[in-house]
Amino acid sequence: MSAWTRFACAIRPSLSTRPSTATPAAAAALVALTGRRVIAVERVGKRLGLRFERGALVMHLGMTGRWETGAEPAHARLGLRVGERWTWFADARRFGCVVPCALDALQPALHAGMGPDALAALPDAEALRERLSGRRSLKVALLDQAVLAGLGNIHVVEALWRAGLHPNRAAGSLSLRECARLRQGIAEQLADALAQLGEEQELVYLTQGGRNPFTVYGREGARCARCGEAIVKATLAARSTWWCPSCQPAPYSNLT
DNA sequence: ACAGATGTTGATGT
DNA sequence: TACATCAACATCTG
Repeated sequence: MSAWTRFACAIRPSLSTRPSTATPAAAAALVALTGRRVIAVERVGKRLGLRFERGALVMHLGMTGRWETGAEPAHARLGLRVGERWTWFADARRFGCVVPCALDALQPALHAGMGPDALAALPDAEALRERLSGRRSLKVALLDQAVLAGLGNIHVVEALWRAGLHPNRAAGSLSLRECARLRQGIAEQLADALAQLGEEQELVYLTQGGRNPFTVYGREGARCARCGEAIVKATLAARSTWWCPSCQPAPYSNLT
């Protein structure tokens, strides 16, 4: 296989949500991958790694980034030609990025600041409890990629509902039993999400609207699927958050 | 039509 | 320390 570049505007000197325009060195590093074979594709949390014979790419999809094959999609930022097939990095909001790096820098770049991967290395209840020390909210802790790598707003919201834990619980206040529930909630949420990926319902919902495939996310006012109570919504940790006030009891009496 | 919200996350400010 | 806010941007909803 070989790779060939077409656009370089998403190429950045480092993993960053900040678009930058002047990256001639990074663009040159990408061009230098032309003709190199792809050896492996790796993932740690939300970071992706593309390992070439010589050199590598670290990538983050941001909010709207995606890889597509076939015809050039809208908002194509980068095109790689592998054989006769084009693979496109499309990213409407341009928070995603592609960062060339040296081969021996790929693993450090993928793992820097990252906790264990939520899908590949989900800690057991005890280890989870240790990682969740502190008084900050459970939701903030779970969104912290250094605590657990790979969960974003949706999966945290859904996993907390599955576990029956209020997002505003202090992270360090969970009992071992609650950590076991949380672990199972995360595992089941990710397993279900992966199973649904084949149908692309989540992606379609988020990018094109349509039926909401989630249990509580985006469902304020709807009945909880478990107890029938009305789902509530609030902004926590600066992110939209939904939960069932009955299944996920609040840590303080003044919070719903 | 327009205001507001949206899957990310690092930098700033209080 | 721990928060909220903002900044990048395009698109969709109410």
